[in-house]
Amino acid sequence: MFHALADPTRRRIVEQLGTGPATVSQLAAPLPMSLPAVVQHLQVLEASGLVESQKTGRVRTCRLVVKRLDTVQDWIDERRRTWERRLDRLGDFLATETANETETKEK
Amino acid sequence: MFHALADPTRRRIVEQLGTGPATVSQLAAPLPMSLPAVVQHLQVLEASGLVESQKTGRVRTCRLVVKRLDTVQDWIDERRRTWERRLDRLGDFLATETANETETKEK
DNA sequence: TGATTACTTAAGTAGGTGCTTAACTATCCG
DNA sequence: CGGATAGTTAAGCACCTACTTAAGTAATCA
Repeated sequence: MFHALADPTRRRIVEQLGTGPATVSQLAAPLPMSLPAVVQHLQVLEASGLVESQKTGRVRTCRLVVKRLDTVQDWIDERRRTWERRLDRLGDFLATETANETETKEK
Repeated sequence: MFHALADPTRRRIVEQLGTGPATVSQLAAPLPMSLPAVVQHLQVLEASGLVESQKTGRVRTCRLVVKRLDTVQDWIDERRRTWERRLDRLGDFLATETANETETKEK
């Protein structure tokens, strides 16, 4: 997933597909490269599950699988949660330290 | 950013740093590769802005820059928003179509 | 001071990535 | 049918990536 989105061209394709399904040629038109190159990018995107496609006649129509964006989102969220937990523990620790210091002083 | 997170080893390092700052050796310890290899991954992560580090004496301490995760999150969110807008437009279109059909029938 | 620790730098290498062009297949249209 | 259209397949190539080992440097410590 991250690998698939690591390439600017592939992100552009995903951005395009965000506005609705498109054929291979439609996706390739604005891109400054040959059609086979675009097809290769689409293969990477399909392998990652971010894009699905089906061929009707001689036309292949591609669409974005928005659900798959959850995979990235979930990983990010998990990092954030871990970070928050750490800050909480740190807060507790500092609070306890301060309490102990006060206690010590009072003695 | 996406490129930095595209590598499993680098994601593991980020996961580790999520639980708090760590030295280069601490990060390298659980990883099945040489120390220079880990340092190279850290350089990629620092270049992306996801990790910051400072050297005190001979020890380099690395920490996660959680704020930088926003960059990825924002991109994902933007894709979702575009998608939602598309579905709304599609809904409106279908509603209008149905209304027009009814109108036509009534005539 | 001399050994140990904690990295750093450099050079080399196998395999991967993002393209290209050329040739091909399969459909659709007049 | 025959030609245009839409995409596929294959081979090749420059560059990049993720490692490696070997040889540094710069603290810290017995």
